[in-house]
Parts: sequence; structure tokens; C-alpha cells
Amino acid sequence: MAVHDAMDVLSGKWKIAIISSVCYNNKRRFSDILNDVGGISNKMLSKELKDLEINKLITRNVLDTQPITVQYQLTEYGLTLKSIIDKLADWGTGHRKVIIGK
Amino acid sequence: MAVHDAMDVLSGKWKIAIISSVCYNNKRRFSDILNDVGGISNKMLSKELKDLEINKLITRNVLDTQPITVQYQLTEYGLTLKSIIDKLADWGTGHRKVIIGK
DNA sequence: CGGCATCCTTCTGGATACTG
DNA sequence: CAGTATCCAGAAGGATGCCG
Repeated sequence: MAVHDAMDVLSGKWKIAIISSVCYNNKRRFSDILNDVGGISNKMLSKELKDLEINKLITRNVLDTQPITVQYQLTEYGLTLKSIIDKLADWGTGHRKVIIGK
Repeated sequence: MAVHDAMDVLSGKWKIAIISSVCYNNKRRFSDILNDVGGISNKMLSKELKDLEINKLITRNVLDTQPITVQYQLTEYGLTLKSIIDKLADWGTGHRKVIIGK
């Protein structure tokens, strides 16, 4: 089932928040994402970023600064997820009203 | 973050597949869904259906047959998820080609 | 048939410390 | 700064059996 292929990529607690962070800011460093995504640990961020890179949704770029900084960026392909994430966000907003009433 | 509200509802390994099964067939019995969604256990199906009912995405209807049958159906509200699921399916299909090449 | 209860395994992810 | 390594708790989920 095709949906499953998509959900696999977005699975876990953090992927969508990470994508949102990188997407919204165009380029984003590791520690920036760590701040954007409240509550995530560096271990999880590292792991999720690796997953996203494997799935060709983001690129990793090591800058030759002292100390090193690493920039992440959505690929063109990763950007194709944007409309879906927007739709999810819309639906989530509506859902909150329906269920939680806030 | 609104996306999180949506993902909460769709979290876990099975929800989207279950919704798809019910959605595609309009009305669907417990054991039918059990067959549609390959690999799910009755325990999980039971639990996930409960979650979906709590979130007002599906209705549960006990038919007075012998033995009992139970029909599940998407609510109007649940149907609003269809376009998102379709989009996810589309994207998943494309993704499979990009990553797995099949 | 449509579950619920129980047990058990696996996976997820948090905390902390350490490295180049 | 950007990770990696380790340890560990809790959640998710599978297998099986029972029950109205």
C-alpha cells in the first residue's frame, strides 16, 4: 500500500517537526533545529536527520568553520512534501476544534 | 504545532491502513478489516478502532445478527481525511520510485 | 463474530557522558 | 559544534487463550 511508503518516511515523533524547521528557514544548522524542535534530544535529532538524508529529503553540508558547523536543507524532492504537511496542519487545526474544542 | 494534532490521530502502525479499508468499502466489518489490513492482530485492530471512534473518525454499529456482526463506517468528518490520504498515497508511490526504484 | 486479558518481545526514545 | 556511545524506562505491538 502506497500510503505506508509515505508514512514510513514520516514515522516517529519528530520528523515532521524537523522538516518544518528546515523548510521554514531554508537552511538550518544542527543546533538551530535542536532549538526549534522543543524537547528533542541530540541523539534523536541526529538519527532522524540521518533517516531523512537516506530518504533524500534533506542534504547535509559540513562547513569548514572553527568549530565545524553543519547545515541542513530540504532537497527539491523534500519540498514536494510541503503541500502535504500544510494540509496536515490545516486538518490538525480543525481537528483540535472538533475534538478538544479549543 | 497543528501538524502534531493531525499526526497524533494518525499515529501508530495501522491507522491509515484501517481508514483506507473502511473508506474504500464504505461499510466494513471487523473481520473484513482484519483481512484487508495484512498483518494486524485482533488486539491492535480493536484498539485502533477505539481510538478512531474516540476521535470521531469512524462509527461503530452492532448488528443484531447471530452471531453478532459489527460494522464500521467513516463519519463525514472522517471523510475529510480522504484527500490527505490520497495525497499521501500519491507521494508514497512516487517516493517508492525515487528511493527503492520500483 | 468481535472482542478482552495476559504475557512477552521489540522498538522508541530520554539522560548522560564522551569525542574530534 | 555536531555528533557518538551507553544505559535504561516505557510504549507499542505480537501470540495466544478465553468469553458472551
